[in-house]
Amino acid sequence: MSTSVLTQKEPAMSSKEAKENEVKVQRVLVVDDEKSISELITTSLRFVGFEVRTAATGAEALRVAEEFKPHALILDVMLPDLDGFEVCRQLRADGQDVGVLFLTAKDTTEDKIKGLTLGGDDYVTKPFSLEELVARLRALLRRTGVVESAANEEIIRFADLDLNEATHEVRRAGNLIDLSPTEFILLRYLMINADRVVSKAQILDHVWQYDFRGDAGIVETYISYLRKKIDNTEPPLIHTVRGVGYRLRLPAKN
Amino acid sequence: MSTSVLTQKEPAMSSKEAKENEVKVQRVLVVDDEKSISELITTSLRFVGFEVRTAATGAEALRVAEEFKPHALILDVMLPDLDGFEVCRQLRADGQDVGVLFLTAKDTTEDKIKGLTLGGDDYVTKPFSLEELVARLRALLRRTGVVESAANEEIIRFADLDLNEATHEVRRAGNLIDLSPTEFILLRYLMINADRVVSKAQILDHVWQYDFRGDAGIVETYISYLRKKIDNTEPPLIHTVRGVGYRLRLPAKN
DNA sequence: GCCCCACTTTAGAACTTGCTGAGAACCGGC
DNA sequence: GCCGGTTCTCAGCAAGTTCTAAAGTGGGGC
Repeated sequence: MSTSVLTQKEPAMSSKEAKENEVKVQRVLVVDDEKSISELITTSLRFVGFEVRTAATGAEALRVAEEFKPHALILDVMLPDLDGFEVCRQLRADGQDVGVLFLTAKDTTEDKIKGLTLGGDDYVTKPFSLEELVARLRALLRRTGVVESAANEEIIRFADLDLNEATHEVRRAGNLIDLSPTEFILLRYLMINADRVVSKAQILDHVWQYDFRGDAGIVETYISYLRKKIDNTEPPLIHTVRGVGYRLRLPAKN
Repeated sequence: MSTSVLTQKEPAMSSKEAKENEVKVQRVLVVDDEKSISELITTSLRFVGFEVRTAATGAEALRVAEEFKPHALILDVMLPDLDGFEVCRQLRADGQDVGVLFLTAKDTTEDKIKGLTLGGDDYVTKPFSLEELVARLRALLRRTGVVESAANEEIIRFADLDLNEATHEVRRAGNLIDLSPTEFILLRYLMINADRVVSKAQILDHVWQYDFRGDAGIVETYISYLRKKIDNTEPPLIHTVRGVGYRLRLPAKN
Protein backbone atom coordinates (compact mmCIF):
# COMPACT_ATOMS: atom_id res chain seq x y z
CA MET A 1 0.00 0.00 0.00
CA SER A 2 1.29 3.41 -0.79
CA THR A 3 1.67 5.94 1.88
CA SER A 4 -0.14 8.85 0.65
CA VAL A 5 -1.86 12.04 0.71
CA LEU A 6 -4.89 10.25 1.76
CA THR A 7 -7.99 11.15 3.36
CA GLN A 8 -7.17 13.76 5.87
CA LYS A 9 -10.03 15.97 6.80
CA GLU A 10 -8.11 19.10 7.66
CA PRO A 11 -5.16 19.27 5.34
CA ALA A 12 -4.27 22.82 6.26
CA MET A 13 -4.69 22.93 9.99
CA SER A 14 -3.36 25.64 12.24
CA SER A 15 -1.37 24.32 15.13
CA LYS A 16 -3.97 25.57 17.54
CA GLU A 17 -6.66 23.59 15.81
CA ALA A 18 -4.29 20.66 15.72
CA LYS A 19 -3.91 20.76 19.45
CA GLU A 20 -7.62 21.02 19.92
CA ASN A 21 -8.07 17.93 17.81
CA GLU A 22 -5.39 16.11 19.66
CA VAL A 23 -7.47 16.21 22.76
CA LYS A 24 -10.23 14.24 21.15
CA VAL A 25 -8.18 11.80 19.18
CA GLN A 26 -10.10 8.59 18.66
CA ARG A 27 -8.64 5.25 19.62
CA VAL A 28 -9.31 2.19 17.49
CA LEU A 29 -8.27 -1.37 18.18
CA VAL A 30 -7.82 -3.50 15.05
CA VAL A 31 -8.16 -7.23 15.56
CA ASP A 32 -7.26 -9.55 12.68
CA ASP A 33 -4.90 -12.48 12.44
CA GLU A 34 -3.90 -11.79 8.85
CA LYS A 35 -0.98 -9.50 9.23
CA SER A 36 -1.32 -7.93 5.80
CA ILE A 37 -4.89 -6.90 6.53
CA SER A 38 -4.23 -5.45 9.94
CA GLU A 39 -1.24 -3.52 8.63
CA LEU A 40 -3.23 -2.15 5.74
CA ILE A 41 -5.95 -0.95 8.06
CA THR A 42 -3.56 0.36 10.68
CA THR A 43 -1.59 2.44 8.22
CA SER A 44 -4.72 3.98 6.76
CA LEU A 45 -6.33 4.77 10.07
CA ARG A 46 -3.17 6.33 11.49
CA PHE A 47 -2.91 8.42 8.42
CA VAL A 48 -6.37 9.85 8.81
CA GLY A 49 -5.71 10.65 12.44
CA PHE A 50 -6.77 7.74 14.57
CA GLU A 51 -4.68 6.27 17.33
CA VAL A 52 -4.39 2.58 16.55
CA ARG A 53 -3.36 -0.61 18.29
CA THR A 54 -3.58 -4.11 16.93
CA ALA A 55 -4.20 -7.59 18.22
CA ALA A 56 -4.01 -10.91 16.38
CA THR A 57 -6.14 -13.05 18.67
CA GLY A 58 -9.26 -12.67 20.76
CA ALA A 59 -7.38 -13.10 23.99
CA GLU A 60 -4.86 -10.47 23.01
CA ALA A 61 -7.69 -8.15 21.98
CA LEU A 62 -9.24 -8.37 25.43
CA ARG A 63 -5.90 -7.75 27.09
CA VAL A 64 -5.08 -4.73 24.95
CA ALA A 65 -8.59 -3.28 25.20
CA GLU A 66 -8.32 -3.35 28.97
CA GLU A 67 -5.58 -0.77 29.06
CA PHE A 68 -6.01 0.95 25.70
CA LYS A 69 -9.70 1.73 26.21
CA PRO A 70 -10.53 2.06 22.52
CA HIS A 71 -13.54 4.01 21.29
CA ALA A 72 -14.12 1.43 18.59
CA LEU A 73 -12.98 -1.99 17.50
CA ILE A 74 -12.46 -3.30 14.01
CA LEU A 75 -12.89 -6.97 14.61
CA ASP A 76 -12.59 -9.95 12.31
CA VAL A 77 -15.29 -12.47 13.13
CA MET A 78 -12.92 -15.32 12.28
CA LEU A 79 -10.14 -15.42 14.83
CA PRO A 80 -7.89 -18.32 15.75
CA ASP A 81 -9.13 -18.56 19.33
CA LEU A 82 -12.40 -16.88 20.39
CA ASP A 83 -14.62 -15.65 17.64
CA GLY A 84 -15.40 -11.99 17.19
CA PHE A 85 -18.77 -12.23 18.85
CA GLU A 86 -17.32 -13.68 21.99
CA VAL A 87 -14.72 -10.92 22.17
CA CYS A 88 -17.47 -8.36 21.73
CA ARG A 89 -19.59 -9.96 24.41
CA GLN A 90 -16.80 -10.12 26.96
CA LEU A 91 -15.89 -6.51 26.36
CA ARG A 92 -19.45 -5.38 26.90
CA ALA A 93 -19.75 -7.59 29.95
CA ASP A 94 -16.72 -5.75 31.31
CA GLY A 95 -18.64 -2.55 30.85
CA GLN A 96 -16.39 -1.31 28.04
CA ASP A 97 -18.37 1.22 26.10
CA VAL A 98 -17.23 0.47 22.60
CA GLY A 99 -18.67 0.30 19.09
CA VAL A 100 -17.67 -2.61 16.91
CA LEU A 101 -17.14 -2.77 13.17
CA PHE A 102 -17.05 -6.44 12.22
CA LEU A 103 -15.11 -7.79 9.28
CA THR A 104 -16.63 -10.83 7.62
CA ALA A 105 -15.82 -12.87 4.55
CA LYS A 106 -18.31 -12.35 1.78
CA ASP A 107 -19.44 -15.95 1.96
CA THR A 108 -19.94 -15.98 5.72
CA THR A 109 -23.13 -17.85 6.39
CA GLU A 110 -26.14 -15.70 6.99
CA ASP A 111 -26.62 -16.77 10.57
CA LYS A 112 -23.15 -15.50 11.43
CA ILE A 113 -24.00 -12.12 10.05
CA LYS A 114 -27.28 -11.92 11.87
CA GLY A 115 -27.22 -9.50 14.78
CA LEU A 116 -24.17 -7.60 13.65
CA THR A 117 -25.94 -4.29 13.26
CA LEU A 118 -27.25 -4.08 16.79
CA GLY A 119 -26.30 -1.39 19.24
CA GLY A 120 -24.84 0.87 16.61
CA ASP A 121 -22.45 -1.77 15.38
CA ASP A 122 -21.92 -2.43 11.71
CA TYR A 123 -20.08 -4.81 9.47
CA VAL A 124 -18.00 -4.69 6.31
CA THR A 125 -17.29 -7.65 4.08
CA LYS A 126 -13.82 -8.61 2.91
CA PRO A 127 -12.47 -7.57 0.56
CA PHE A 128 -13.34 -3.93 1.30
CA SER A 129 -12.10 -0.62 0.03
CA LEU A 130 -10.29 1.58 2.52
CA GLU A 131 -12.54 4.55 1.94
CA GLU A 132 -15.53 2.38 2.62
CA LEU A 133 -14.01 1.07 5.81
CA VAL A 134 -13.10 4.50 7.12
CA ALA A 135 -16.49 5.94 6.22
CA ARG A 136 -18.27 3.15 8.06
CA LEU A 137 -15.99 3.54 11.06
CA ARG A 138 -16.70 7.26 11.21
CA ALA A 139 -20.42 6.67 10.90
CA LEU A 140 -20.21 4.20 13.74
CA LEU A 141 -18.35 6.60 16.01
CA ARG A 142 -20.87 9.27 15.15
CA ARG A 143 -23.74 6.98 16.08
CA THR A 144 -22.28 5.61 19.25
CA GLY A 145 -21.73 9.21 20.19
CA VAL A 146 -18.28 8.68 21.63
CA VAL A 147 -16.91 11.78 20.07
CA GLU A 148 -18.41 14.43 17.95
CA SER A 149 -16.03 16.51 15.97
CA ALA A 150 -15.93 18.39 12.74
CA ALA A 151 -14.23 15.45 11.08
CA ASN A 152 -17.36 13.44 11.68
CA GLU A 153 -19.83 15.49 9.70
CA GLU A 154 -22.54 13.66 7.88
CA ILE A 155 -22.54 16.04 4.95
CA ILE A 156 -19.44 16.72 2.96
CA ARG A 157 -19.49 19.91 0.90
CA PHE A 158 -17.34 21.37 -1.79
CA ALA A 159 -18.41 24.34 -3.84
CA ASP A 160 -22.01 23.64 -4.84
CA LEU A 161 -21.56 19.89 -4.35
CA ASP A 162 -23.16 18.18 -1.34
CA LEU A 163 -22.63 14.58 -0.41
CA ASN A 164 -24.77 13.23 2.41
CA GLU A 165 -23.53 10.05 4.02
CA ALA A 166 -26.70 9.26 5.94
CA THR A 167 -29.06 9.50 3.00
CA HIS A 168 -26.53 8.72 0.28
CA GLU A 169 -27.73 11.76 -1.60
CA VAL A 170 -25.48 13.78 -3.86
CA ARG A 171 -26.47 17.19 -5.15
CA ARG A 172 -24.88 19.62 -7.54
CA ALA A 173 -26.32 23.10 -7.13
CA GLY A 174 -29.24 21.56 -5.32
CA ASN A 175 -30.07 19.02 -8.01
CA LEU A 176 -30.24 15.45 -6.92
CA ILE A 177 -27.85 13.17 -8.79
CA ASP A 178 -27.96 9.43 -8.93
CA LEU A 179 -24.60 7.71 -8.52
CA SER A 180 -23.61 4.07 -8.52
CA PRO A 181 -21.82 2.78 -5.40
CA THR A 182 -18.34 3.08 -6.90
CA GLU A 183 -19.04 6.53 -8.27
CA PHE A 184 -20.23 7.56 -4.82
CA ILE A 185 -17.08 6.36 -3.08
CA LEU A 186 -14.86 7.92 -5.72
CA LEU A 187 -16.60 11.26 -5.44
CA ARG A 188 -16.32 11.21 -1.68
CA TYR A 189 -12.63 10.47 -1.97
CA LEU A 190 -12.15 13.43 -4.26
CA MET A 191 -14.20 15.70 -2.03
CA ILE A 192 -12.34 14.70 1.10
CA ASN A 193 -9.14 15.53 -0.71
CA ALA A 194 -10.56 18.64 -2.30
CA ASP A 195 -7.95 20.98 -3.74
CA ARG A 196 -5.16 18.43 -3.67
CA VAL A 197 -4.01 16.34 -6.52
CA VAL A 198 -4.62 12.64 -6.03
CA SER A 199 -2.90 10.17 -8.31
CA LYS A 200 -4.64 7.33 -10.08
CA ALA A 201 -2.65 4.91 -7.95
CA GLN A 202 -3.93 6.54 -4.77
CA ILE A 203 -7.46 6.42 -6.02
CA LEU A 204 -7.07 2.77 -6.90
CA ASP A 205 -5.67 2.00 -3.45
CA HIS A 206 -8.46 3.75 -1.60
CA VAL A 207 -11.58 3.52 -3.62
CA TRP A 208 -11.23 0.03 -5.04
CA GLN A 209 -11.24 -3.15 -3.00
CA TYR A 210 -7.76 -4.12 -1.88
CA ASP A 211 -7.74 -7.25 -4.00
CA PHE A 212 -8.46 -5.46 -7.26
CA ARG A 213 -5.94 -6.69 -9.82
CA GLY A 214 -6.86 -4.53 -12.74
CA ASP A 215 -5.51 -1.61 -14.60
CA ALA A 216 -5.49 2.01 -13.44
CA GLY A 217 -7.39 2.77 -16.62
CA ILE A 218 -10.56 2.01 -14.75
CA VAL A 219 -10.07 5.22 -12.81
CA GLU A 220 -10.17 7.21 -16.01
CA THR A 221 -13.38 5.49 -16.95
CA TYR A 222 -15.02 6.34 -13.65
CA ILE A 223 -13.79 9.90 -13.73
CA SER A 224 -15.48 10.15 -17.06
CA TYR A 225 -18.72 8.76 -15.62
CA LEU A 226 -18.55 11.25 -12.78
CA ARG A 227 -17.93 14.17 -15.06
CA LYS A 228 -20.93 13.25 -17.12
CA LYS A 229 -23.13 13.10 -14.06
CA ILE A 230 -21.92 15.88 -11.83
CA ASP A 231 -19.62 18.02 -13.90
CA ASN A 232 -21.63 18.78 -16.99
CA THR A 233 -22.53 22.25 -15.70
CA GLU A 234 -20.28 25.25 -15.38
CA PRO A 235 -17.90 25.63 -13.77
CA PRO A 236 -16.10 22.30 -14.04
CA LEU A 237 -14.82 21.02 -10.71
CA ILE A 238 -12.90 17.89 -11.64
CA HIS A 239 -9.59 18.84 -13.19
CA THR A 240 -6.96 16.65 -14.77
CA VAL A 241 -3.38 17.30 -13.80
CA ARG A 242 -1.62 15.72 -16.71
CA GLY A 243 0.93 13.08 -15.71
CA VAL A 244 0.00 13.41 -12.04
CA GLY A 245 -3.63 12.77 -11.29
CA TYR A 246 -6.89 14.54 -10.61
CA ARG A 247 -7.90 17.47 -8.52
CA LEU A 248 -11.18 18.91 -7.36
CA ARG A 249 -11.06 22.67 -7.44
CA LEU A 250 -12.91 25.86 -8.06
CA PRO A 251 -11.78 27.71 -11.16
CA ALA A 252 -11.94 31.09 -9.44
CA LYS A 253 -8.67 30.26 -7.80
CA ASN A 254 -6.97 30.31 -11.15
CA MET B 1 -22.93 3.11 24.18
CA SER B 2 -25.98 4.87 23.24
CA THR B 3 -27.05 6.20 19.95
CA SER B 4 -27.79 4.76 16.55
CA VAL B 5 -28.96 4.70 13.09
CA LEU B 6 -31.55 2.71 14.69
CA THR B 7 -34.63 3.59 16.25
CA GLN B 8 -33.85 6.93 17.67
CA LYS B 9 -36.51 9.50 17.41
CA GLU B 10 -34.21 12.46 17.09
CA PRO B 11 -31.14 11.40 15.21
CA ALA B 12 -29.80 14.89 14.99
CA MET B 13 -30.08 16.09 18.53
CA SER B 14 -28.40 19.20 19.83
CA SER B 15 -26.37 18.60 22.94
CA LYS B 16 -28.78 20.78 24.89
CA GLU B 17 -31.68 18.61 23.90
CA ALA B 18 -29.60 15.59 24.71
CA LYS B 19 -29.07 16.84 28.20
CA GLU B 20 -32.73 17.61 28.60
CA ASN B 21 -33.52 14.06 27.64
CA GLU B 22 -30.99 12.74 30.03
CA VAL B 23 -33.04 14.06 32.89
CA LYS B 24 -35.98 11.89 32.04
CA VAL B 25 -34.07 8.80 31.09
CA GLN B 26 -36.13 5.70 31.71
CA ARG B 27 -34.80 2.83 33.78
CA VAL B 28 -35.53 -0.75 32.79
CA LEU B 29 -34.59 -3.92 34.63
CA VAL B 30 -34.15 -6.95 32.38
CA VAL B 31 -34.59 -10.30 34.08
CA ASP B 32 -33.72 -13.44 32.15
CA ASP B 33 -31.45 -16.36 32.92
CA GLU B 34 -30.40 -16.88 29.31
CA LYS B 35 -27.39 -14.67 28.96
CA SER B 36 -27.65 -14.27 25.21
CA ILE B 37 -31.21 -12.99 25.49
CA SER B 38 -30.54 -10.52 28.24
CA GLU B 39 -27.50 -9.21 26.38
CA LEU B 40 -29.46 -8.81 23.19
CA ILE B 41 -32.16 -6.85 24.97
CA THR B 42 -29.72 -4.79 26.99
CA THR B 43 -27.72 -3.74 23.97
CA SER B 44 -30.81 -2.69 22.08
CA LEU B 45 -32.44 -0.82 24.91
CA ARG B 46 -29.29 1.07 25.83
CA PHE B 47 -28.94 2.00 22.23
CA VAL B 48 -32.38 3.55 22.02
CA GLY B 49 -31.71 5.49 25.19
CA PHE B 50 -32.86 3.47 28.17
CA GLU B 51 -30.82 2.94 31.29
CA VAL B 52 -30.61 -0.81 31.83
CA ARG B 53 -29.68 -3.25 34.57
CA THR B 54 -29.94 -6.99 34.41
CA ALA B 55 -30.67 -9.85 36.76
CA ALA B 56 -30.52 -13.59 36.13
CA THR B 57 -32.76 -14.84 38.93
CA GLY B 58 -35.91 -13.77 40.73
CA ALA B 59 -34.06 -13.14 43.96
CA GLU B 60 -31.48 -11.02 42.22
CA ALA B 61 -34.23 -9.11 40.44
CA LEU B 62 -35.84 -8.17 43.74
CA ARG B 63 -32.51 -7.10 45.16
CA VAL B 64 -31.59 -4.95 42.16
CA ALA B 65 -35.07 -3.44 41.85
CA GLU B 66 -34.86 -2.27 45.44
CA GLU B 67 -32.04 0.13 44.74
CA PHE B 68 -32.37 0.68 40.98
CA LYS B 69 -36.04 1.71 41.15
CA PRO B 70 -36.80 0.82 37.53
CA HIS B 71 -39.75 2.34 35.67
CA ALA B 72 -40.37 -1.01 34.01
CA LEU B 73 -39.31 -4.64 34.12
CA ILE B 74 -38.78 -7.02 31.28
CA LEU B 75 -39.29 -10.28 33.02
CA ASP B 76 -39.00 -13.85 31.85
CA VAL B 77 -41.76 -15.94 33.40
CA MET B 78 -39.46 -18.97 33.52
CA LEU B 79 -36.73 -18.31 36.03
CA PRO B 80 -34.56 -20.82 37.89
CA ASP B 81 -35.91 -19.86 41.32
CA LEU B 82 -39.14 -17.89 41.67
CA ASP B 83 -41.31 -17.56 38.63
CA GLY B 84 -41.92 -14.21 37.02
CA PHE B 85 -45.35 -13.78 38.51
CA GLU B 86 -44.02 -14.27 41.99
CA VAL B 87 -41.34 -11.65 41.40
CA CYS B 88 -44.00 -9.29 40.17
CA ARG B 89 -46.23 -9.94 43.18
CA GLN B 90 -43.46 -9.35 45.69
CA LEU B 91 -42.44 -6.13 44.00
CA ARG B 92 -45.95 -4.82 44.12
CA ALA B 93 -46.29 -5.91 47.74
CA ASP B 94 -43.22 -3.80 48.43
CA GLY B 95 -45.07 -0.88 46.96
CA GLN B 96 -42.86 -0.63 43.90
CA ASP B 97 -44.91 1.04 41.22
CA VAL B 98 -43.59 -0.62 38.14
CA GLY B 99 -44.94 -1.85 34.78
CA VAL B 100 -43.98 -5.33 33.72
CA LEU B 101 -43.42 -6.73 30.27
CA PHE B 102 -43.39 -10.51 30.58
CA LEU B 103 -41.42 -12.76 28.28
CA THR B 104 -43.04 -16.13 27.73
CA ALA B 105 -42.30 -19.16 25.64
CA LYS B 106 -44.75 -19.54 22.82
CA ASP B 107 -46.34 -22.61 24.38
CA THR B 108 -47.03 -21.11 27.78
CA THR B 109 -50.60 -21.99 28.62
CA GLU B 110 -53.18 -19.30 28.25
CA ASP B 111 -54.30 -19.36 31.85
CA LYS B 112 -50.81 -18.52 32.99
CA ILE B 113 -50.95 -15.38 30.93
CA LYS B 114 -54.50 -14.50 31.80
CA GLY B 115 -54.95 -11.66 34.18
CA LEU B 116 -51.49 -10.49 33.44
CA THR B 117 -52.49 -7.56 31.45
CA LEU B 118 -54.31 -6.12 34.43
CA GLY B 119 -52.58 -3.05 35.68
CA GLY B 120 -51.21 -2.12 32.27
CA ASP B 121 -48.76 -5.00 32.07
CA ASP B 122 -48.16 -6.81 28.82
CA TYR B 123 -46.37 -9.83 27.49
CA VAL B 124 -44.29 -10.78 24.47
CA THR B 125 -43.61 -14.32 23.34
CA LYS B 126 -40.17 -15.64 22.58
CA PRO B 127 -38.75 -15.42 20.04
CA PHE B 128 -39.57 -11.74 19.48
CA SER B 129 -38.28 -9.06 17.18
CA LEU B 130 -36.45 -6.17 18.77
CA GLU B 131 -38.69 -3.56 17.22
CA GLU B 132 -41.67 -5.36 18.62
CA LEU B 133 -40.17 -5.54 22.08
CA VAL B 134 -39.21 -1.89 22.17
CA ALA B 135 -42.59 -0.80 20.85
CA ARG B 136 -44.41 -2.81 23.50
CA LEU B 137 -42.14 -1.48 26.21
CA ARG B 138 -42.79 2.08 25.10
CA ALA B 139 -46.52 1.46 24.99
CA LEU B 140 -46.38 0.06 28.49
CA LEU B 141 -44.49 3.06 29.85
CA ARG B 142 -46.98 5.30 28.14
CA ARG B 143 -49.90 3.49 29.78
CA THR B 144 -48.40 3.32 33.21
CA GLY B 145 -47.80 7.02 32.82
CA VAL B 146 -44.33 7.00 34.31
CA VAL B 147 -42.85 9.33 31.80
CA GLU B 148 -44.20 11.14 28.85
CA SER B 149 -41.77 12.30 26.24
CA ALA B 150 -41.72 13.01 22.56
CA ALA B 151 -40.15 9.63 21.93
CA ASN B 152 -43.30 8.02 23.25
CA GLU B 153 -45.78 9.25 20.69
CA GLU B 154 -48.61 6.94 19.80
CA ILE B 155 -48.92 7.99 16.21
CA ILE B 156 -45.99 8.02 13.87
CA ARG B 157 -46.38 10.16 10.78
CA PHE B 158 -44.45 10.56 7.60
CA ALA B 159 -45.82 12.47 4.65
CA ASP B 160 -49.42 11.30 4.24
CA LEU B 161 -48.71 8.06 6.09
CA ASP B 162 -50.06 7.56 9.62
CA LEU B 163 -49.21 4.61 11.78
CA ASN B 164 -51.05 4.28 15.05
CA GLU B 165 -49.33 2.08 17.60
CA ALA B 166 -52.28 1.85 19.93
CA THR B 167 -54.82 0.71 17.35
CA HIS B 168 -52.38 -0.83 14.87
CA GLU B 169 -54.04 1.19 12.14
CA VAL B 170 -52.17 2.42 9.12
CA ARG B 171 -53.45 5.03 6.73
CA ARG B 172 -52.16 6.44 3.49
CA ALA B 173 -53.81 9.74 2.64
CA GLY B 174 -56.53 8.87 5.11
CA ASN B 175 -57.32 5.46 3.63
CA LEU B 176 -57.17 2.58 6.03
CA ILE B 177 -54.76 -0.14 4.93
CA ASP B 178 -54.63 -3.67 6.21
CA LEU B 179 -51.13 -4.92 6.97
CA SER B 180 -49.90 -8.25 8.26
CA PRO B 181 -47.91 -8.16 11.52
CA THR B 182 -44.53 -8.31 9.81
CA GLU B 183 -45.50 -5.66 7.30
CA PHE B 184 -46.58 -3.42 10.16
CA ILE B 185 -43.30 -3.76 12.04
CA LEU B 186 -41.30 -3.24 8.88
CA LEU B 187 -43.21 -0.10 8.00
CA ARG B 188 -42.76 1.27 11.49
CA TYR B 189 -39.04 0.62 11.30
CA LEU B 190 -38.83 2.50 8.04
CA MET B 191 -40.91 5.37 9.39
CA ILE B 192 -38.86 5.69 12.55
CA ASN B 193 -35.78 5.92 10.37
CA ALA B 194 -37.44 8.14 7.80
CA ASP B 195 -35.03 9.79 5.40
CA ARG B 196 -32.05 7.65 6.30
CA VAL B 197 -30.89 4.65 4.40
CA VAL B 198 -31.35 1.42 6.32
CA SER B 199 -29.61 -1.69 5.07
CA LYS B 200 -31.26 -5.03 4.57
CA ALA B 201 -29.06 -6.39 7.37
CA GLN B 202 -30.34 -3.73 9.77
CA ILE B 203 -33.89 -4.48 8.83
CA LEU B 204 -33.34 -8.17 9.33
CA ASP B 205 -31.76 -7.62 12.74
CA HIS B 206 -34.49 -5.35 13.99
CA VAL B 207 -37.70 -6.39 12.36
CA TRP B 208 -37.34 -10.17 12.22
CA GLN B 209 -37.35 -12.46 15.23
CA TYR B 210 -33.91 -12.98 16.68
CA ASP B 211 -33.86 -16.66 15.77
CA PHE B 212 -34.56 -16.12 12.08
CA ARG B 213 -31.95 -18.00 10.12
CA GLY B 214 -32.84 -17.10 6.60
CA ASP B 215 -31.64 -14.96 3.81
CA ALA B 216 -31.87 -11.18 3.54
CA GLY B 217 -33.91 -11.80 0.40
CA ILE B 218 -36.99 -11.96 2.55
CA VAL B 219 -36.65 -8.24 3.12
CA GLU B 220 -37.03 -7.66 -0.60
CA THR B 221 -40.18 -9.71 -0.62
CA TYR B 222 -41.72 -7.72 2.21
CA ILE B 223 -40.68 -4.42 0.72
CA SER B 224 -42.51 -5.57 -2.37
CA TYR B 225 -45.62 -6.41 -0.31
CA LEU B 226 -45.49 -3.01 1.37
CA ARG B 227 -45.10 -1.17 -1.88
CA LYS B 228 -48.13 -2.93 -3.26
CA LYS B 229 -50.21 -2.00 -0.26
CA ILE B 230 -49.09 1.46 0.69
CA ASP B 231 -47.00 2.75 -2.16
CA ASN B 232 -49.16 2.18 -5.22
CA THR B 233 -50.24 5.82 -5.26
CA GLU B 234 -48.16 8.81 -6.23
CA PRO B 235 -45.76 9.88 -4.99
CA PRO B 236 -43.76 6.79 -4.09
CA LEU B 237 -42.26 6.93 -0.60
CA ILE B 238 -40.19 3.76 -0.39
CA HIS B 239 -37.01 4.15 -2.38
CA THR B 240 -34.30 1.62 -3.12
CA VAL B 241 -30.72 2.76 -2.73
CA ARG B 242 -28.99 0.20 -4.85
CA GLY B 243 -26.18 -1.63 -3.08
CA VAL B 244 -27.00 0.05 0.22
CA GLY B 245 -30.58 -0.41 1.38
CA TYR B 246 -33.94 1.31 1.50
CA ARG B 247 -35.08 4.75 2.38
CA LEU B 248 -38.38 6.45 3.06
CA ARG B 249 -38.46 9.85 1.48
CA LEU B 250 -40.56 12.50 -0.14
CA PRO B 251 -39.71 13.13 -3.76
CA ALA B 252 -40.45 16.83 -3.35
CA LYS B 253 -36.93 17.25 -2.10
CA ASN B 254 -35.34 17.97 -5.35
C1' DG C 1 3.37 21.91 -37.11
C1' DC C 2 3.99 17.14 -36.20
C1' DC C 3 3.73 13.34 -33.50
C1' DC C 4 3.55 10.79 -29.32
C1' DC C 5 1.28 9.66 -25.51
C1' DA C 6 -1.74 10.60 -21.79
C1' DC C 7 -6.21 11.05 -21.27
C1' DT C 8 -11.30 10.69 -22.67
C1' DT C 9 -15.12 8.50 -24.26
C1' DT C 10 -17.96 4.90 -25.81
C1' DA C 11 -19.60 0.32 -26.56
C1' DG C 12 -20.59 -3.87 -25.00
C1' DA C 13 -19.82 -8.41 -22.38
C1' DA C 14 -20.05 -10.35 -17.93
C1' DC C 15 -21.78 -9.97 -13.82
C1' DT C 16 -24.55 -8.39 -9.68
C1' DT C 17 -28.53 -6.80 -7.55
C1' DG C 18 -33.28 -6.19 -6.88
C1' DC C 19 -38.25 -7.15 -8.06
C1' DT C 20 -41.97 -10.10 -8.41
C1' DG C 21 -45.01 -14.16 -8.86
C1' DA C 22 -45.91 -18.83 -7.61
C1' DG C 23 -46.23 -22.05 -4.49
C1' DA C 24 -44.90 -24.83 -0.23
C1' DA C 25 -45.11 -24.72 4.73
C1' DC C 26 -47.01 -23.00 8.66
C1' DC C 27 -50.35 -21.18 12.05
C1' DG C 28 -54.53 -19.84 14.33
C1' DG C 29 -59.42 -19.78 14.55
C1' DC C 30 -63.57 -22.00 14.24
C1' DG D 1 -59.10 -30.83 10.84
C1' DC D 2 -60.18 -27.58 7.45
C1' DC D 3 -59.64 -22.82 5.71
C1' DG D 4 -57.64 -18.22 5.17
C1' DG D 5 -54.12 -15.51 5.91
C1' DT D 6 -49.19 -15.24 6.64
C1' DT D 7 -44.46 -16.39 6.25
C1' DC D 8 -40.80 -17.87 3.65
C1' DT D 9 -38.15 -19.90 -0.42
C1' DC D 10 -37.03 -19.89 -4.93
C1' DA D 11 -36.40 -18.96 -9.69
C1' DG D 12 -36.78 -16.05 -13.73
C1' DC D 13 -36.59 -11.59 -15.37
C1' DA D 14 -35.28 -6.71 -15.57
C1' DA D 15 -32.26 -3.26 -14.60
C1' DG D 16 -28.09 -1.44 -13.05
C1' DT D 17 -23.02 -1.85 -12.44
C1' DT D 18 -18.36 -3.06 -13.26
C1' DC D 19 -14.72 -3.62 -16.11
C1' DT D 20 -12.14 -4.24 -20.61
C1' DA D 21 -10.85 -2.84 -24.81
C1' DA D 22 -10.49 0.05 -28.54
C1' DA D 23 -11.24 4.24 -31.03
C1' DG D 24 -11.11 9.32 -30.59
C1' DT D 25 -9.00 13.77 -28.83
C1' DG D 26 -5.81 17.13 -27.72
C1' DG D 27 -1.49 18.93 -25.17
C1' DG D 28 2.91 20.12 -25.51
C1' DG D 29 7.82 18.87 -26.52
C1' DC D 30 10.62 19.37 -30.20
